[in-house]
Amino acid sequence: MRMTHQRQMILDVLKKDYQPKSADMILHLIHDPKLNLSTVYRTLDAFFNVGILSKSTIDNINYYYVTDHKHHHYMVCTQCKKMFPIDCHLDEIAKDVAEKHEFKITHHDMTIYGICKECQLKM
Amino acid sequence: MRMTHQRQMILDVLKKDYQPKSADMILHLIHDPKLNLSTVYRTLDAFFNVGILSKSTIDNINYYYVTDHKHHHYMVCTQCKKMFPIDCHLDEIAKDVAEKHEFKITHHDMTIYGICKECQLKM
DNA sequence: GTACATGCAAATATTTTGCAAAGAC
DNA sequence: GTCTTTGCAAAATATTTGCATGTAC
Repeated sequence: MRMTHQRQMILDVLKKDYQPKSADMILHLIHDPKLNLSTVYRTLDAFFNVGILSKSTIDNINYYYVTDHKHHHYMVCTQCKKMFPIDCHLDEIAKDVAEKHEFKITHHDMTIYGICKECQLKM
Repeated sequence: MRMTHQRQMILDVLKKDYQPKSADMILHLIHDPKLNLSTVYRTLDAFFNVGILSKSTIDNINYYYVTDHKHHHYMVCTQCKKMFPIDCHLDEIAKDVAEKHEFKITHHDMTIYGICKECQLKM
């Protein structure tokens, strides 16, 4: 897997604040006109397959975020779409079930949906 | 919320085996030519909003399944797409985090991806 | 130099929507 | 009878793909 300028830019943006981002968000955050949306999609998919990125789908849009060692997930506000990181406590649970079914886990995704403090006040 | 013939058919199909199903799968399982795909989508969305159904997204396709009291999630095989139900152990974890952030949880989703026993043998 | 990555444009596929007709309560 | 739901067809939108060109190693 080659590290190109485009791939580096995409990774940099995702590492800037570790907030999950869609392909479109990434394209707009990187102003470079040399970057194409297809490339963003292809890069995100490639990184995801290698394990560098994790993915969550919200309202049929895929959001990607850096998979760090302290593996975590997100709690997302369905109003303002802001995401709050939460630690992952799933590894033991998942491992047990997987062993029972002889299922080879590649990755997992967890998302909690709700309304954040700010949006609750606005209602 | 009115219980129409279409809605009843959709719910019946989902309750038949409790396996997650996409709108398209549901349409094909119900042979009735009087059922339209739009209706399936609208019904699934309506049921989801009321809480009767839960949803998981795999490869950009939404799968819906009946939300039962013994709340559970799925472990999905990325090869054959078969899904294995697993119990949910998340409620306490989620509650703690939510309280800390004053986040009002509406629902959550968890999916474990991997390769099932059968597909491993085929490789 | 070669194999992989990108840009561009066009295609895919799922999901959504507007509106008139039908149906539930 | 009223208000919700449906069917149909058309639109919206995220994502994918083919192919020629460019670029990392």
